[in-house]
Amino acid sequence: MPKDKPFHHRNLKEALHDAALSLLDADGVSAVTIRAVAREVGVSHAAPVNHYKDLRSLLTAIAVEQFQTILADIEKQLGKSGLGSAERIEAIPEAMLNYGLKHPNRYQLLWRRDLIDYADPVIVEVTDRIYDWLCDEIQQAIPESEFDRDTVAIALWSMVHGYVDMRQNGMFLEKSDNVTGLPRQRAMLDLFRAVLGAN
Amino acid sequence: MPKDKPFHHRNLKEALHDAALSLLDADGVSAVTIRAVAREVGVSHAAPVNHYKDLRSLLTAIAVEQFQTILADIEKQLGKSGLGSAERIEAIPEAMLNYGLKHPNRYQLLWRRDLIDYADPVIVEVTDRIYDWLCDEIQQAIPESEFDRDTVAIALWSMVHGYVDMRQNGMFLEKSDNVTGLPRQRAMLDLFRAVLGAN
DNA sequence: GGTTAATATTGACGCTGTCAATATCCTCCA
DNA sequence: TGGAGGATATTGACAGCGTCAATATTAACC
Repeated sequence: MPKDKPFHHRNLKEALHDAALSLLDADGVSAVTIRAVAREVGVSHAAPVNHYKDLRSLLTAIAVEQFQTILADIEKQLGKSGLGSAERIEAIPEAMLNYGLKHPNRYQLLWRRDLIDYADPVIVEVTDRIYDWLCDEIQQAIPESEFDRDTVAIALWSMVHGYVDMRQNGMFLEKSDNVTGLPRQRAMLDLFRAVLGAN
Repeated sequence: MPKDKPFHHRNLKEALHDAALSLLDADGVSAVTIRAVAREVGVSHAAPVNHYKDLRSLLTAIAVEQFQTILADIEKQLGKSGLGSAERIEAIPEAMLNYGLKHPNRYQLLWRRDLIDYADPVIVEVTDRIYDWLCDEIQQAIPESEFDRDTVAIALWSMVHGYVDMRQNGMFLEKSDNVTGLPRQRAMLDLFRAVLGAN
């Protein structure tokens, strides 16, 4: 240990972000407090204010980065060539499902409007973009359908989000992992595919 | 104002519950604090402990009552005679949608596992019961389907929950209210009906 | 009527977010 | 080179929170 640590951290903003993310993963949203994050980084409890004006802006910054990560995953997947129609349309639901099940605490944060600022332009941009991708793929898959594209997109995203959220709340647990040998989420997407194919 | 209020409230438990619900409706989940509720009722900050051992148990009591209300609504609706298959199967989604859109703050509380105790036997019982109703109605409507009943039930409930939750987070707002003259939620249920009818 | 259990109050503790005042250090320009 | 000013970090304070312990008041019951 350096006996006298330098007064300036030089990289505090990033360090705070990292520490907050690690606290989030470890102990959930409520564990991410200004003071806990500062402690984690080894800095005084009021130091963070120079980089994040309050807790909300720290949590928003994390949410922004996470939304961007999800979008990048989606765009990487959709950027591949040679994807079938079904694969393309399911890229987004699958990205959300995988992310949500892999990072439950992060996923939770993304939908806590009491904690993060949904007016943040990046969040608006990213969510709009994901939505637009979804609509585009739906349009490609079923150019003429009795169902409005927006309706299909909203229904599909809602289903995915609701499933992740309720599952994390302990619902469907004993019924979620298998159905006729397939994971439940696979079966749910198949079900949705039937809607699209049936028209 | 009664100059000397009685030492005992005589009905504190119920009064606390009511005050908490009213704070919840007015200012959201975070406004429901032990101390705020006690203030509201006009009692000392530690008085509630005699009736609710901590904040969690107060919030759980509220959630229990609300879940019961929703279940009662559903069972009242399903108890009617002369309902068509479509009406029956949509009774549950519609009850959840209506409740969620009408009481956003209450709905939010119901799915906050960090605040309420999902192991509460009444909560387990009510949610199981709603789930069973849903499965039963699906079974009635499509006795033989390529889709597992549980899958359909989970998908439907997930869609409804996800829609309410995301909408309350500001998603889909500009797109939610109308589609070809019909409310979006109507269109989503129609979409789901197509899945059921198509098999 | 007096004992006991139920209920309410007061005060304390450590935690939180946030602000103001102060201290330290870095950068850049004279 | 040195000094000014801005950026960054610290300390201390304040109010609000949940919760517990000690105490006070009242109700119920024998």
